[in-house]
Order: sequence, then C-alpha cells, then structure tokens
Amino acid sequence: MQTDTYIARLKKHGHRVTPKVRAVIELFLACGTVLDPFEVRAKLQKQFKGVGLPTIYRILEGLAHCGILLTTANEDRQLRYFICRGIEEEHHHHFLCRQCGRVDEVNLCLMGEVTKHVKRHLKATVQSHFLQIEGLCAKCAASS
Amino acid sequence: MQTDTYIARLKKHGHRVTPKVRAVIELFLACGTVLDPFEVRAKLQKQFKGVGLPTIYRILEGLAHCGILLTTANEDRQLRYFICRGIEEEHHHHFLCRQCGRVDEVNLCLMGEVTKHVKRHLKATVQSHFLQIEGLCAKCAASS
DNA sequence: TTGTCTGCAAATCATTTGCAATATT
DNA sequence: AATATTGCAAATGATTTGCAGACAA
Repeated sequence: MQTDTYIARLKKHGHRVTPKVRAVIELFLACGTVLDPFEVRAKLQKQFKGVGLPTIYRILEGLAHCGILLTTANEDRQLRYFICRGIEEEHHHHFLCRQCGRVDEVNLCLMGEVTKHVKRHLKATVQSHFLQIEGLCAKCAASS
Repeated sequence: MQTDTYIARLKKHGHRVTPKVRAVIELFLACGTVLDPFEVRAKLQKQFKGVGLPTIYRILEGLAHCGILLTTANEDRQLRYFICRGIEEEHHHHFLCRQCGRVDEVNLCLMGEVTKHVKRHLKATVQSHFLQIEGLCAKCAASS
C-alpha cells in the first residue's frame, strides 16, 4: 500500500489533501507502530513548527473515518491509532506488540466460525466483531 | 453464578463488601445488559439516595479489578460495563446486542487458532486477545 | 480498633469547539 | 470563487483526587 492509494481514498470520501494530512500518512507508514495524538504532533513538528493539537485530532479523525487509520482498545481509553495496510474490503485483524508498539496484519478472519456459533447457541445475528491480538513481536521476543 | 460467588471473589482480592457493592452486583445480574456509570447510579438511587458518582466509579473499578465486571470497547471511549457470568478460569467471549444492550456468554475460544497463525506468519508470541462480538439478539432481531 | 469506603467539592486533562485567517479544489 | 482546513484560545465533560467522617472486618 502506497501513500497514493490512501490519498485516493481520502478524496473519495470528500476530504482535502493538505501537506499535513499527507505527512501524517507517511509518518504512520514509515513508523509502523501505534501512535497517540501527542506523538504524532511531536513527529510532525519537525516539518510543521506551529502545528496545533486540534489539527492533529482532526486529521486523525478524518483518516480514521476513511478506514485508513484504526484505533486501538486500551485500558486508559485514550486515542491511539495505527495504519491499516490491508485491502479495504478484505476483513482481517491486527497484531500489536506490547513492547515496541509495532503493528502487523493478521490475515485470519474468524467471522464465519463466530457467526455460526452465535447463531446456533444464541439464535442471535452477528453484525460485526472486533479482535485485537497482543503479544511480543519476533524482535522483542528475541531480545528479552 | 450467584451473588455469593462474586462476593467471595471480592473478598479474595481484599475488597470490602458494602451494601452498595452488593447492590451493584445484583443490579448487573438482574439487568443482564451493558451499563454506564450514570445508569448504574440512576438505578442505585432507588435504594441509596445520596450515592455519588465517584463512589459508583470506585465500585465499578473494584469489580472490574476482580474480573467480575468487564468493560466494552466503544467508539466514544466512555466506560461501559457488563457482568461476566462465565467461569473465572475458562477463557471465553461475549456477545453484545446493539439494540437492547443485552450481553451473552460465547463459549468459543479461538486463542489456539489465532496463536498458531500468528506464530507461523509473524513469528510473534501472542499473550492475549480481545474479541467483542456485536449484533442483534434473538428477541431484537425478531421484532425489527 | 484499623483500614477501607463514601460523599462532597474541586481538580484533571484528553478531546472538542468557535472563529477568523488560510489553503485546497 | 466556494468550501474545507488550520491555529489559537477557550470550553467540555467524563473520570479522578483530597479529605473528613462513616462503616466493615
């Protein structure tokens, strides 16, 4: 997935593509980890000195709205984003490294099995499921 | 699962069992749905008139700390709890009805499959996973 | 007793919002 | 030109904290 693919998706959703928006996408692509709004701002300040937090929040929200960024579920309930490198239409999940924050795609979808199980046991209809997998990435596991 | 089982677990974790704590457990058991701190307070006020929100927050936090209550992952990042009726040691998941908030146990654990897949493809070590399943319960699906 | 729980008032602090100026399409 | 984005200052509002008195063990 290249920057341009994301840019196209942004336009499709009616968002404008400003230098800062592009920089945020490239930051997430280059970094490959989970990032919170403060970290994003800190990293953007090298290129854009006076960038404000509200702007960061708005950019992140816009990118999340297009499915380019996803948010994590965490204890402290603060916003944390990562970029989704998968194909837009193919349902999949992500693995988060607890130590370094690295995120990897997990091309395993259990929707079918889950849906069938719930249907049989609860007679309920599954509309969505959210799976977050955490642990240590290969590198962090090796160095601990 | 009866109230006493939860009470015992609370004591085991060093928490005191006050009337309000007991009432919160019984509320969740009777209600069977997801509840936020404001809703919990509203329902407790019938029995305890002057109960304050900080108290509610502390009780909910204590129950969650013992694994009696679980929190949901949601867009707005506000606290929402539900009671876990499963056996403490057996890993399982929950189904949340989007319409009525009802929660059901889903005794299907995919840890094994997920762990194996991640190990093979990423060489990473899974330490935990969080799965939240949402949709319409049998009753809500029938009446819509 | 002894240490935890509770209510109240006040503080926190991440996230939002209003608005005028600027940049994108 | 028309409309969305940005920075700044200020507001919001859920969640926490400090503390003195009440309560559970």
